Amino acid sequence: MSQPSKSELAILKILWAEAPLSAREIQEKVGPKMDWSFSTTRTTLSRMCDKALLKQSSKHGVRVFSPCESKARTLSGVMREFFATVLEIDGPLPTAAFHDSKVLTEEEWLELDDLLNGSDNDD
Amino acid sequence: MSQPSKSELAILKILWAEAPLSAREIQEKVGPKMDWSFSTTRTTLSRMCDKALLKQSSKHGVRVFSPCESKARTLSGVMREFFATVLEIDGPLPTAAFHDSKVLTEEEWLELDDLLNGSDNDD
DNA sequence: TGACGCGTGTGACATGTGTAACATATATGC
DNA sequence: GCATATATGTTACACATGTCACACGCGTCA
Repeated sequence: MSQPSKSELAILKILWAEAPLSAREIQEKVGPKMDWSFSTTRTTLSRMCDKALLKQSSKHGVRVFSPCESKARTLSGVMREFFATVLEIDGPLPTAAFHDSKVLTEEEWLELDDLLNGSDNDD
Repeated sequence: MSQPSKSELAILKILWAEAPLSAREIQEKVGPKMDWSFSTTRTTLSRMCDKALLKQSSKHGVRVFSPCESKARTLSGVMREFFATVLEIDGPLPTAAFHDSKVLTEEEWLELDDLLNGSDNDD
């Protein structure tokens, strides 16, 4: 499972908050923020499916998208990668330091913390 | 000043520890670790100069490379970018949480902390 | 029934990055 | 002076990513 790029992360965040959503619905949320045309959103969505970051299904005859992984699992991977390459910290990470980030709830932090530092299950 | 990629960061770390170094010397250090050929190292070096991540000069008739920015300044930018896009933390960052990383000395941490959280000088 | 809107398939092009070879110049030892 | 090594200039190619347009099919509404 390859790491999401910055653009992909923007889409993932939307879908973690609410999924599944159609391309049009995603565009309405991400388009203004990222300043993307609908085409750009669709291309990114398509590539994310290729990379297995998203899965698609059909709802009322329309293609809708959902994340493959939980927010905590994806972000734990992103964070682990970052700290390993930038700060060369491979051991436990001080996740508590970021609890005031708004992107994760307390429960999600618990999951993330477990993934990063807890019992060695990093599949 | 664009952010360094993972490969570029590997070279920067070597040059922060000791600079200036020639392409050959850098290759000796980074080649085995990154599994690069000498060509690859040279290309990366050249692109880093284009991006103003490195500056070149001549020493004993040989081209040598040095970082343009201090470790603290570069890493503070990388960290700020990461926390802003991934965790959406734009305010102060808890740098103290990473002080056990080996990549920065205590003094460098102080500088980094000042850059990230101190008086608003983020040029 | 034909125009229009929307969803979707597909193609395209620029730039960045990883990775490397080929060729040429220059120095060094014999 | 010549061969060999090392340094440097140049070119190449594939894949990732950002960004978007064009065309086609299908349903709806006048």
